[in-house]
Amino acid sequence: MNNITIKTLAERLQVSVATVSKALKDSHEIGELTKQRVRQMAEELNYVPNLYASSLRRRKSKTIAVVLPEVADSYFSLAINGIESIAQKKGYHVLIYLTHENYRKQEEILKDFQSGRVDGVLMSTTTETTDHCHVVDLQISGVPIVFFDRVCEDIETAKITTNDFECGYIAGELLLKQGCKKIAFLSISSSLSISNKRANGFHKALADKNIKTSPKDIIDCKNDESFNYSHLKKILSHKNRPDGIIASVEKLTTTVYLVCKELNLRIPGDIKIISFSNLVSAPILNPSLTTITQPAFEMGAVAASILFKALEKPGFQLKKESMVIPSVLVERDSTK
Amino acid sequence: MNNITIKTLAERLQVSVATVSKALKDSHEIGELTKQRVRQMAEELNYVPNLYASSLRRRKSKTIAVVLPEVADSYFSLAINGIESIAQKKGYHVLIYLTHENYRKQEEILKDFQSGRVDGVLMSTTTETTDHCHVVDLQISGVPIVFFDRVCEDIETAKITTNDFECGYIAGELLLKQGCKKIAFLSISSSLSISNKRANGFHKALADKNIKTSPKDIIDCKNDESFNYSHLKKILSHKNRPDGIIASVEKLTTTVYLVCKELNLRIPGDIKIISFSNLVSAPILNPSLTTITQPAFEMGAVAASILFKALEKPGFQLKKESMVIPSVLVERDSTK
DNA sequence: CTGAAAGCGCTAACAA
DNA sequence: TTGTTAGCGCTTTCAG
Repeated sequence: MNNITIKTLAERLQVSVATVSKALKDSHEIGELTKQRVRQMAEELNYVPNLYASSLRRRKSKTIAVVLPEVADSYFSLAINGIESIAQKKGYHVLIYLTHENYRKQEEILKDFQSGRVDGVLMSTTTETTDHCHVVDLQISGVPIVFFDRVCEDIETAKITTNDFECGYIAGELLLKQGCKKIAFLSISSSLSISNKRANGFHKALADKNIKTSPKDIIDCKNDESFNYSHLKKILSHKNRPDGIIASVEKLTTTVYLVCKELNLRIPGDIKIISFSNLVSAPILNPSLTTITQPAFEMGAVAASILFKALEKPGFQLKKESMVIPSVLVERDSTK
Repeated sequence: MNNITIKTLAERLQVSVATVSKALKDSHEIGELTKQRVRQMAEELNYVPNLYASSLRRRKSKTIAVVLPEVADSYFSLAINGIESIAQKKGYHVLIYLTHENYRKQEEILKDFQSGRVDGVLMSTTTETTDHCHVVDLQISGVPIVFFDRVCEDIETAKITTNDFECGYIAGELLLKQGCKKIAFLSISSSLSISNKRANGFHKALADKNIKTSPKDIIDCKNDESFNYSHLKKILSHKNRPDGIIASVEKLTTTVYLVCKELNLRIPGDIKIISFSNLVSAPILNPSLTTITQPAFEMGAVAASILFKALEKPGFQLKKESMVIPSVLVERDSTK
C-alpha cells in the first residue's frame, strides 16, 4: 500500500490536512495558488487517496455493483458495456459480481452490500431465485437496486425489461406461419419472470390460432449443459418430436444445434429454430439462426441512468421508473 | 447504509466493542459463552461488518481485482470462472474491471489500486499497452500482480501463459499440410506478446518448409469490427488473396466468416480457416471451425492460486512462478 | 477472559 | 482563506 497520505502532503507543504483535502477536491474555499501547490505536490509524490478512509468517512463509495448470473452470454456482456458507458460519465466504478445461477451465492453477495460496499446495485437475478428477502433487506438498509432483464416481480423498484410476452408471441406466430405443427418452448427456469412471460406469449400465439397447447410444450432446461443435451436428445429422438423450437435463452442454442446434428435432423427442413439471443455468430451458424435480439446495451445503459438518478437525489422514487425497451426479430435460415 | 455497528452490539450485550470484535473473529481470547451471545445478537440484528472500516484498519481488503480487455470473449469468461473458483475457497472477493482495450483506462484502473482498494491483481493487458510504468508503480506500492494470457514481458512477476509459439507453429503446419499456398495471419496488435509469439510460430512453420514469408502475411486488425470487416474484405477480394487464414483471437472469426460469405468464398474449398478460440459454437458454425483451444479455466485458476500464495506469504517471489499450460488443436471442417 | 484507548486516512463542522 | 478537531467503524495492543 502506498504510504503517501494527505498528512505527508500537508507536512511537505506546511499547511493543514484540511487544506490539502479541500484543495484536492477543488473546493472554492481554497486559494488558487494553494490548490496549485497541493496538486503539484500530489502529482510529484504520486499521491493516491485512500478509498477506504474516504468511503468510511463519507459513507459513499462512488461504486456500483452489477450482479449477474454469468458473463459468458452476449446479452450480459453487452449490458455491462451499456452500464459502464454511463457509469464512466458519472465517475463511478463498476464492480461485477457473478452468481453462477446460484441462489445462495446471490444472497451472500447482496448481504455483503449491506455493509455499504457499494452505493447502488444493478441486478439480473438467478434462475433459482424464489424468495427475495435479501433484496428487501438491502433496500431497507438504504442501498438502491435496479433490475434489468431478469427481474424480481415482487420487489418495488425500477425494472428495465424488454417486451418478453410480445416476443414470445412473435416467435410462436413465426413458427406457425412457417408451417410448424408441434412447437416446443425451451424454458430455463419456471421461476424466472422473463422465461414465463416469453412462454405465455408463445401460448397466446397458439391459442389465437385455436391450437391447443399443453404443459408438455414447455421443456424445462437446467443450468447444466450435459443434462440439457441428453434431455433434448431424448425429446428430439421421439417419433412425435417437435418440428419447431423456441429457445428462451442464448446458451440453449448451441445445445439444440448439436443435438440436431447428432440426430441428423436438418434445420430448418426437419425442425425450425428461433432463439432469444444476441450472438454475433448467429449469421454464420449452420444454418444461420433466426433470433429475437434484445436491446442489451441500451437496457444496461438505461438501468444505470435510473440508478444514478436515485443516487443523486436521495428521495427518488425508483418504483415509478420501470421501462420496457422492445426487442427485434431477425429472420434467418433456421426458420426458412 | 446499515446502522448496526459493533458498538450497537456492545451496548446491547453490555460488553466492550473490543470483546465483540474479537468474538466475531472467533478469537481464542474470548469465552465460549460470550462468543455465543455475540454471535446470536449479531444474527438477530442482522449485523454486517463495515468493509471500509476494517479495511482501513487492517490495510487489507480480502479482495482481488481481475483486469481484462473485455468480457465478451469465451477465453476471458472461462478464465474468470477459474479465478472465482479459487478465490471463493480462499474467502476473497473478486472484482472485474474492463479496459475495453483502452490503455488510458487500464492506467487509471491500476493507479486506483495503489490506494489499497484491492490486495492483489490478476491481469491480461490491453493491446494498446506499450509502456508499463503504471504496472511497476503498482508493484512498488506493494500490490502483487500476476499476468495471465496477455502478459507484459518486461515486468518481473508470475506470468501464466499457454504455448503460443508452438500453437502458431501447429496452425501454420496444419494449413500447409492441407495444401494452403498463401497463408495470412490475423494479428490483433503488434505490441501484444501472445499475438507476436503466435505469429513467430507461424513464420517458423513456413520457414521449416522452406517457404519464404513476408511481413505482408501478417494482417494487422484493430479493436474495431467495421474496420476489420472492410480491411479483410479488401484483402480477400484481391486476386492474389490468401487461401488460408489463422485468426489469432476469437473475435476475428466471425468477421472472417462474414466476409467470406459476402464474397462467396467457400470454406474450406476456397480458403481454410483456423482460429485461436474457446467458442462453444465452433462445432456448429458453417462450416464447423478448427480451433486452437486454450486452457482458459485452468489458466485463470492457476494465476489465482499463485497470487494467493503471494498474498499469504509476504516475501513470496512471484517472478519464479511463471507457468505455461498447453493449448489443444481441435480439427474441424474449416480446414478439411 | 475482558476492557480502555489509540489510531487507520480522510472529511466536514466550526473556529480563527 | 486556512486550521483545529472530532469522529466514520473497526482492530489491536496493552492493562487489568
